Amino acid sequence: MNTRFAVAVHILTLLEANAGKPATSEWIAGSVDTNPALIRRQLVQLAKAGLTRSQMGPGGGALLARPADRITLADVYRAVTAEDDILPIHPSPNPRCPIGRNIQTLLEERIGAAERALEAELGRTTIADLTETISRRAG
Amino acid sequence: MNTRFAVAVHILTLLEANAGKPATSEWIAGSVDTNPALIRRQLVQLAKAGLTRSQMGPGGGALLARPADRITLADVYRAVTAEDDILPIHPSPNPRCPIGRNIQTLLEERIGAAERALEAELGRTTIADLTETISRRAG
DNA sequence: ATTTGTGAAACTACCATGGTTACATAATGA
DNA sequence: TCATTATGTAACCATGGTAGTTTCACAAAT
Repeated sequence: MNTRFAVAVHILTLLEANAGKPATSEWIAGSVDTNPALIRRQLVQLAKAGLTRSQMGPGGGALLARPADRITLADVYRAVTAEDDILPIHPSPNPRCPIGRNIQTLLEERIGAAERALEAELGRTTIADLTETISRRAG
Repeated sequence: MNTRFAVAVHILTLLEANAGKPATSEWIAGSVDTNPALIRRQLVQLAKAGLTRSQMGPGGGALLARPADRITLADVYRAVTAEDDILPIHPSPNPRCPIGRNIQTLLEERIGAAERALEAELGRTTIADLTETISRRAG
């Protein structure tokens, strides 16, 4: 999770700011300053997570799948983060050592709790919050 | 932050279990099942963070720099995580777009808060907690 | 039917990481 | 003083993930 999260949030914020009009990957790529195909790949991921939907053909593009005040940063985080992306994979500790044998599951418990705390905090902010703050600061 | 965090915690837990006797990188590598040089690289990082110290020469090795009940997983996390390792770097958004211009700093605020929540949760567990739990489960 | 735009595959380039070897340096003890 | 032990560190390779790019098939609208 590095640039993909930032780009995903950027995309969703753009869609919200676009007020229901389908946004093409090329237009989005213009604001993010990257490649349309890259944006489409991200959009597919976001669509699978139920955050966006896309329409093909002329006048088509991407739309938010639900109101922006019901999409939190935690939703985006989960959409973008591959399973065990944060859960550290320990390279097979020695099973003959009692610590090596037990440390991994124990760590997973604690990291799981920490990640839940992370997501809870991210869940406090919605895409609507972001657009509102930006328009207020820019205004 | 992937395997390095897990390995670092593993190392510190070993040092605590070793009860004040210096542990060589070779011995540690045996339990972690990896290379001594790799362990030494990690130990240097942990020493810079003030969590361990090392003694050269015969009978030397690594020791905890302070009691295990005063080393939290948050300390390890900070020692292992390079600056801006989690902070997503957005690939230069288009400054002509009001959203592209503002999204980055706004996101950094929110992610900063989320990371503080993560560290707060990690801060609730100490290395001493881990060794205690392991010995209880293994016992 | 033409145009517009997504979906998806194939490919390259790049960087971080793990892993490994080798060697200089420091500390200990005989 | 000298051999031994162990860290510190540099150099190097292999691998995997990611961004970036090109290309094309397919779907929808006029």
